[in-house]
Amino acid sequence: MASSSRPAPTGSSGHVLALFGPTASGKTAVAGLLRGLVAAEVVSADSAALYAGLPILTAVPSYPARLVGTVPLREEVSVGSYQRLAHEAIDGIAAAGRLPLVAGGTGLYLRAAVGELELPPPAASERRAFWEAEYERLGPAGAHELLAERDPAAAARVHANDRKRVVRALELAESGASLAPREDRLWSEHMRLPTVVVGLDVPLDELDRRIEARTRAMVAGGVVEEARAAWAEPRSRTASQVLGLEEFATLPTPSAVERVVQATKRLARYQRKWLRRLPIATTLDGSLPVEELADQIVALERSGEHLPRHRGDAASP
RNA sequence: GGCGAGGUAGCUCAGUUGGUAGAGCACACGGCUGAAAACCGUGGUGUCGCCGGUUCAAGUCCGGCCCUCGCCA
Repeated sequence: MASSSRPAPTGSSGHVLALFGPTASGKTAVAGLLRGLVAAEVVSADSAALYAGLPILTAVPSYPARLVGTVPLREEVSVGSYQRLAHEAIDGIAAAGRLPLVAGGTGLYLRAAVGELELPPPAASERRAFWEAEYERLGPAGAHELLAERDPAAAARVHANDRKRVVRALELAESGASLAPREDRLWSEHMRLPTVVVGLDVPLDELDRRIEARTRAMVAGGVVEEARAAWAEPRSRTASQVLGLEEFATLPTPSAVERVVQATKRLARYQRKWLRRLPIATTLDGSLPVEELADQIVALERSGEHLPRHRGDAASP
């Protein structure tokens, strides 16, 4: 256990602690300890854990955490809807004098929760269907050409083959908005509130071993039943895409395990890519004992190496 | 032991009538602004089982050998 206990609420300082890392890097366990150490309340930043009914598959924490298991499978999830909920949660926790701890493995969601990310408005679903049909009709080159006429800035940053983005950009252009962001990078160092961002990483071979072990543990824990039950329900497109859901629900278990392990390893590599890009205070080695990690994070949080709030943080109170 | 099929990228395989090799998946790297556990782009990573022969030139033709699978003994 950490020696320096005595929860020291950060008060109404409005600081945030963010914890990012690939699956199986140990985020959940460390965040669990931090709850006691710094009076933190965990806000999940995970697009899959958002869904209700998939606790085993999405490896949800055993302690209470916000934005876990809250969306029914029939609904779609998106960064935009997540962002609203996350901001509400974070502000509520801070207002109660506790420390919001945003932890998760979905890079874009974490960014939406703690960073500065101004999303253009969502599209009406009939328009989406319309533009998808147009993309089909015009072909990638034709659709991209049309976009270039209507929104050159957006066209310049989207590849013609990127169907999703070309369609989205056309929707936005039609409604007077643009896909082209004001800030030109995916991550900036500007945060919504002063934030300590901590990364957690584990050497790749160790991570692979953990993924294999965890996938097998899921089977022992009953994922197959969970996945079958979920698969039998009406589910949205984003729900169907939760890694492993289709595999466990429809494949013989041994081959499902094999494929889920492989897909999870790929996911972990993708998440590590995000980690490399994060403007981050420190990346810690997730193969250290959790207690030690938690202590180090507490030290970081107290040392106040926060990434600044967006503009004008020089003009402090 | 005999007959048949086959050994080419990490895996599954393609390779015309000889011109030193290419697809998918995997992998690596990059991008990403309301599907992100999603989507897109770039990259071939190789003693073509081994040895010899024919040929200007062999993954490709010839001979021998090794290995795998199937059938028959």
